[in-house]
Amino acid sequence: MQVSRTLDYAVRSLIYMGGRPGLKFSMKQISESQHIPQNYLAKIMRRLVNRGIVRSKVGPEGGYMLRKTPAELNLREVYEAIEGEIRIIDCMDDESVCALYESCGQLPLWDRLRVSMVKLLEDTTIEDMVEESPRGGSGGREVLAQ
Amino acid sequence: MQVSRTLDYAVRSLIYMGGRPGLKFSMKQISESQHIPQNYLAKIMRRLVNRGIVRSKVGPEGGYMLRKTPAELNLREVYEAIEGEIRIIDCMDDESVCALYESCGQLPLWDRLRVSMVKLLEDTTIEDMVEESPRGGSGGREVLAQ
DNA sequence: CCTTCGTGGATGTATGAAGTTCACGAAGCG
DNA sequence: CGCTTCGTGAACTTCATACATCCACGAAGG
Repeated sequence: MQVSRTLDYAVRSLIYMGGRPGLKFSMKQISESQHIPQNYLAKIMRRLVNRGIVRSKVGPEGGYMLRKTPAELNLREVYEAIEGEIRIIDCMDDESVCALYESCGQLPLWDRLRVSMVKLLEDTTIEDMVEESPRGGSGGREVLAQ
Repeated sequence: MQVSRTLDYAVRSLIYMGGRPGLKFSMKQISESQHIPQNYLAKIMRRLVNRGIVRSKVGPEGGYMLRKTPAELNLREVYEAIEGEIRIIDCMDDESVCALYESCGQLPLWDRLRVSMVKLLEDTTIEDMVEESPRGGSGGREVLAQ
């Protein structure tokens, strides 16, 4: 019942970017300032790009930019971009995996847990997290968007 | 961010036992009715025994009994018996694992998530779950406690 | 003293997270 | 144009751990 390091990397990167909204950041900038292996960060960023959370630009002076303002980007979107749909236990919405589905008294609990988690994630934006970062999310140098 | 199958097994077994409070159940009864590999169930039950959640009896007519009533046994105890202390992310309470601990804007979110999860688990008892099981938690045959 | 049945530890397996490598192509610059 | 920068996409490796199995042991009842 833990959040993956991959999600942590994604959130950290977005907080970093959200600290200077409107700017463009190279992979190197992000990976070095946030201590994330660059090649691994590449994979994470691709998911965020495909989900429309960030915009990418290749070539010299390339990098990434947020597509939304930090206040518009909530954590549920980020979570789902990285981990897929939120589920607490496999048999949710899929009774084929469990012979005991019909008589399972656990599901209501796990579903309540899921709902409260979704709500919390939805109610939290990158902006909220930037504000909660003692150093304001972004610490390194950055480059103006083209 | 999923619950382990092991916890599912533990909860399922306890709901089963809670459906007929005060009775004793053999490993075979539990494993067969709940579709849990018996040797694996043995390991799970040992954790519940060590945590004082169930009582065991060895030898002929041996088996397991709940130590508390289903209404007294909440899910937090069960969760912690199986998974250990509830944490959403590794760096919680342990800043040594993360170079960015001081400036981390994520922690407040993960902590709110943890708190709401703990509360939900604490507020849910085995009795609640027995009542939510369409077949009342226990379906097979059982043996009176000695 | 024989059978039952939980105990404890050693061992096996398989899946997925985390990380790496590399050839490719888009794009700016001289 | 040709060089360099830098993200893309896919294949691949590594490693931890969840899940499961096996077996010798000992407690306890008939």
